[in-house]
Amino acid sequence: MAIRQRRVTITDVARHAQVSTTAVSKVLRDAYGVSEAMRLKVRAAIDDLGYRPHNAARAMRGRTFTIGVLLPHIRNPFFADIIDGLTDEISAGGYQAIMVQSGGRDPAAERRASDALVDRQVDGVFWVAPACARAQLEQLAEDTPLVVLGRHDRSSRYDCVLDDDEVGAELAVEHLIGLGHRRIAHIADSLVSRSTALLQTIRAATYERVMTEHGLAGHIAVASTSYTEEGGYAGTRELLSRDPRPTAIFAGSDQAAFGALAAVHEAGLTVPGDISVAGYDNARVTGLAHIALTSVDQDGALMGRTAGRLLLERIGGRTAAVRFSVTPTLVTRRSTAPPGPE
Amino acid sequence: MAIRQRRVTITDVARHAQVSTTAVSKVLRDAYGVSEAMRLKVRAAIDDLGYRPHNAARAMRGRTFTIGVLLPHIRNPFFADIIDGLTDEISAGGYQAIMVQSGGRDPAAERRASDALVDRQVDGVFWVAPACARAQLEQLAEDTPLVVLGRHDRSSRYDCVLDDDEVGAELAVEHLIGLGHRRIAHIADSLVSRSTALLQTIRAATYERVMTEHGLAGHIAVASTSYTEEGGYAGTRELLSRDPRPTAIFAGSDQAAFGALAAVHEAGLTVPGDISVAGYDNARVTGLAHIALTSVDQDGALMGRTAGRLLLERIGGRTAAVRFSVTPTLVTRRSTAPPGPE
DNA sequence: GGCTGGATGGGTAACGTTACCCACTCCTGA
DNA sequence: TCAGGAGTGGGTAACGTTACCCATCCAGCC
Repeated sequence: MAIRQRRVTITDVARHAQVSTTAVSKVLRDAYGVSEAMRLKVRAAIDDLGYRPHNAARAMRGRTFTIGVLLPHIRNPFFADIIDGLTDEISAGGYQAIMVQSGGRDPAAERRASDALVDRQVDGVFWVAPACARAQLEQLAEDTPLVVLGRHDRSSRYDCVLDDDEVGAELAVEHLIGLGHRRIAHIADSLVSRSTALLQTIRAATYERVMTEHGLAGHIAVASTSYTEEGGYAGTRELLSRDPRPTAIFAGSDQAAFGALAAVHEAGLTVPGDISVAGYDNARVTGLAHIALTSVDQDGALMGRTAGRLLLERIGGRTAAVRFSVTPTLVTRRSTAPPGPE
Repeated sequence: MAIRQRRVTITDVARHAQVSTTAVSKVLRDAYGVSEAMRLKVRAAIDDLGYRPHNAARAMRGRTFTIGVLLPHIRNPFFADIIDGLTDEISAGGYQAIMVQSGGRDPAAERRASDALVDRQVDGVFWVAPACARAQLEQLAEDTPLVVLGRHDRSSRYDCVLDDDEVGAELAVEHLIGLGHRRIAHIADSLVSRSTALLQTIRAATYERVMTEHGLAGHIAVASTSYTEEGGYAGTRELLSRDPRPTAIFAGSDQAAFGALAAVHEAGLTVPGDISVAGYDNARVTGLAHIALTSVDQDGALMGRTAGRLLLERIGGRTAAVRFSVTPTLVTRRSTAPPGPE
């Protein structure tokens, strides 16, 4: 390894500005008790020396100005929308987001990822779609400001940002029914078994409820795989092999819908001629003309921005729990149409 | 903020195991000079107390067991393949990857992102597709083990992982020419102006070279936008407005190709009937049947794994620079076909 | 018997920053 | 005139870990 030249420290800055390290620290943190003259003098010294605070040292005593983000996986394009919003919101305050993949399905891996952030002393955690037990979230929230995205359980310890998945799923299923479909299948995530608070569970349950309410209980068909392209693909293959096969598929996520489109196509069927497909998330790619997927929109950027704001508030001292719910809308595109004649 | 209960520290472990903190530290680091009995005793105490090392404190003295990953943006699905490979490789050694978005185009933002990792005292940096000046990389490499993905400049200070973009671009363009196309356009990234070592530059230059070699210099048509969906979309709209319009488009990345497909579709043209489209990266989505994009494959997972291995080696003490080059292959799918009759 | 050296364990001073206190100077109002 | 407080600056002890060094023990050898 190359020889590391010594970093410029707060002591160097203090010496150069002819003040105490305490004074420099105060300027850095915008703390109370600093005159304008002092501020200018210190800032000048910082610029002169090219000083940057050493984050690890900060972490030993106070803040790190770091937000930890836990994502199941970066492959999901919808997460990119969310992160854009988050970054927007927190970067003004000098905060930096660091992202870690949680894996999403393996509880041990998920726990390791969350520990990794805590051990790195982040000031707050933004956890997207956690699959763990609620108790684990509560426990984490005791140590660190926490905002959770996409879970419906209520907690007094952390904030929740979510879309109303019941409304969203209803929109999608009602849309398909409205087009005249009866054999509407659903691609679910097998994590539904873990908790009723998971968005996956709610979307699946709502699908069944709406079907039942329209007298279509007999046509309920669920492939329980995962909210990924592979999951959508495998689930759709399974659904297509049933007899009679469905005329429409409501995939629980856009990624799964992508896999569904592929499977339909591969089976020599057309969308929406033979099968209509609807997704959920309205990630930006789904709007592209060659894909044109009907999807439930839940403004990821807004959710990300809100999560950022809530985290900053919590870091600032708020303890009361907040719940921010977005009402989704349906964006109709070319992947859904009335069923063909039988 | 909730009252944080004091963390379990190395001192607690030492007291519980009735040994010194030094001994515990040695066990944690697998350092020399620890008997088997000591090891067992300390491990038992660690388990009893549920101790986890405090990373920030570690960072003050030694390693953090953290690899910092700089990505232009998480939206690019190809990066997911790379990260999967990296994670695979480093997690065995107890390392954790943390990701930061570099923005990719704004030099100041990119610099901030790289600083953020250095300030967080990562043991090594894996920088995907940096757009900054080579000097900045060299400087970073002086302080921190560095592996760069996707740049062609040689350095004695850091390792490079790349695919042979000249071969890749050649494969794509030759393929289109072989199909009978003459008016083949290219969607480039406007960053090409910054350095001849950027993969964008090489792909664009190779396109022009191959066209020229086949006597098609007069048909060279480049839309210089960016390697994103928006870029591909805007670039393609521009290309389609030319007269005569191209019969094939070689997009410099799959994401750009996605945008291109959308624009072609929106113009009421078909792929590959009216226009053939080829991409680059062969991210997993491109293989899905409803997309079926012809693309240049460069085994992202292998590149990620290799990057991880090289970083661990560097952290372990290697100083000689390594250059790992993957030879790309062409994966032909339904988005390319011979041109229609004029 | 004394010397050497490997194996093992521990003591201690950093690492760079901030929280917590205290000191000093003015100014205000009784 | 003086107490009290606001405004400003600094001294110092942590935070949890590890690098570096030293102490001890014991086997093996001259």
